[in-house]
Amino acid sequence: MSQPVTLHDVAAAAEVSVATASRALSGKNRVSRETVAKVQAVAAELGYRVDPIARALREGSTRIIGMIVPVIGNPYFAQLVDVAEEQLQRRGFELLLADSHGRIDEELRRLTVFGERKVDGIIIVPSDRSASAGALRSIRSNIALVQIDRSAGVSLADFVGVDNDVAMLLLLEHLWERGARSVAFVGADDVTSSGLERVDAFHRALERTGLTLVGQIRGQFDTNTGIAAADEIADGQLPDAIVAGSDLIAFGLISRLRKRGIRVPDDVLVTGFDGTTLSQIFTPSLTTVVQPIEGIAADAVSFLIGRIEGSDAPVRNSRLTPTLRVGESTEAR
Amino acid sequence: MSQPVTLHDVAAAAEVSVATASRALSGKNRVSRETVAKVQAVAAELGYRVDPIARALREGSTRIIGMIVPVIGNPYFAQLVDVAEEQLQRRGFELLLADSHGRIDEELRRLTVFGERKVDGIIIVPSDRSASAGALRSIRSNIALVQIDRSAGVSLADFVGVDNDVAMLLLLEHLWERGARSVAFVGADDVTSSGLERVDAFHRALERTGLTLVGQIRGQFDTNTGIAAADEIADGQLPDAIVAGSDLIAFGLISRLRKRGIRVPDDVLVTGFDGTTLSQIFTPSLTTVVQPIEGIAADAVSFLIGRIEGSDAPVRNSRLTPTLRVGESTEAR
DNA sequence: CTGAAAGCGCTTACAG
DNA sequence: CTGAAAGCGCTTACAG
Repeated sequence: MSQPVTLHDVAAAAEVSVATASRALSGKNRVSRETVAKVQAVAAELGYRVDPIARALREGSTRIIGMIVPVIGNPYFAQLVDVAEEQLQRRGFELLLADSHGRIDEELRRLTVFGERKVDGIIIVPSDRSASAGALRSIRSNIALVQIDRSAGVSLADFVGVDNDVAMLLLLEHLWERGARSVAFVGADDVTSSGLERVDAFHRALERTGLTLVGQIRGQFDTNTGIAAADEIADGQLPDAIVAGSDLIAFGLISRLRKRGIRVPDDVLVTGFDGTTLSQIFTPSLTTVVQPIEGIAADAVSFLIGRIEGSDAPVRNSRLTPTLRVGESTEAR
Repeated sequence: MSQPVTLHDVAAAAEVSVATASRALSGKNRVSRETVAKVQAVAAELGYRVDPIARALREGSTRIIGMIVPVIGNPYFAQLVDVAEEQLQRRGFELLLADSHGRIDEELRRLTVFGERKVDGIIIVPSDRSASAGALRSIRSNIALVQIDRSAGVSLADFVGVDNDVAMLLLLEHLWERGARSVAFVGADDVTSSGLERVDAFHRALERTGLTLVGQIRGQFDTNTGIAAADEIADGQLPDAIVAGSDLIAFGLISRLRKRGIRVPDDVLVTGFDGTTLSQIFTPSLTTVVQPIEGIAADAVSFLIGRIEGSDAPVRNSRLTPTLRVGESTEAR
């Protein structure tokens, strides 16, 4: 490809100064009608595109948004990234993606790099309910910030996520209707806010529905946690139902239960959480709570852009309502 | 956070010129021992970090690598991104990720943006076996390029992917051993290179193993293609086995076959392709060909960095050998 | 070995 | 409305 054409080239061809060319193209300064027309025509003809790096150095802003997720391999986060990217694109922002692997040190490093690269804003799924706060506070104050799915403190920055209380109530009411009276919970530990909130929400829903708790296992939001929990549960007294803190946990759970000779839903009902595409393909298809991913991403993006544009509205804590999707994993016995 | 400290601050504190400070820090120029020590000490104390944007404007290079995948929601690509990112990180590069949604126009736009942002290199999974070539040729010649998993022409840039011939031979030999004599193929269409190569490899493997072809359905590398194919196959004469072009296709296939009352492996054997984590959790666990993701990413990264460092070695076409992982989906009847 | 100067490509006060 | 100049933070010939 040929040498990129610079503003200098455009100015020369349009027979104006670079200053005027710049103003004509930006459109937000008083420039004569004819000059604007001429410069724009020349720019188009030459295929001029502003150099984002030079602009960033001069303006200190990049129109890049950084996004940090704990693990891109989790289909829920992959979907979230996908939707967020599309919405940012539409608003003229690029997405720079990084994976913290759920580790606080990596998270801090990514945040630092994003800061150095002068991103205009950051969308983050904080990896640690308390330890992430320090990392988040360390970023420069002129970088907009929004927390998504997990929080490291609602006072730190806007937050958007699912309403875990509604979710757990939907699940437990459904299980009760299907005849379950005893239930075990397999979720994530208290390191993440969603791990903590979901177990709390689960307990509140327990009280309201009258189900009996017969066991609680905590780990990560991954299939291995489900696998380990299945072994533990299979070795003890089987509950009527098991509530998993995520679809991935449910996948691991069901898979290993089956290997241990326990069938879902015949011997025990199982529910997931997230509503990933795969939950409908899985055998048995999963009864799960579907997160309103589009809405969550839309709120996060609009909060973020609002902050970038200077909004100093009070910090928001936005909880979107999920829906129940019934699958085979809780079919009546 | 306080004002970022600039090279000017460091130079002043160390009582040298910015030029000397720059040279002392870069380490690749002749500067006296003491000056280097002093500048480094001052820089460390002040917490100086070079401004990557200013450096990029000056040097024309960013130490950022762009990566474009067709769909981040596909667990295989998510794993690839994850591994590539880790390896780049270790070599001092950041990863900028974008999703082309398998569309040639989006792909071109991403490539353009990456070019403008002056990435040093691009790792791409071309979305279209022939149409992507134009887009790839349009990027500036000083940007290193490597194709991964799919190719838009081996002469365009280095390519790294799996050896589809070995893969198909492993699968068909395994099916033969398990007693299958007739087989159907469900893969992706000729738009992607892997779609084309896998069907070709499948046919070559057919000849070598002696299996009989009883049907061939082409679509995308997703679950919906598997679902649609299951309906078509269920309506006709059932083969002994079905070879799917990807794990996602196999998931959709098995799920819908089951809804149609056809059991895997009891009524028909099914194999996948990729070796995603979920293929081991799925019910039944999937017999599949495991792509050497670490190796593929490692080759791609080292080819890319080689090019960035100026290598003009002949264009490479690197095919890594996969392995067979046997699961329940082909258990002997 | 070190410093003063130029310049990467842009935007924006400052004059006119 | 337009131009000449400064400056964002850095690196690297060019002199010495």
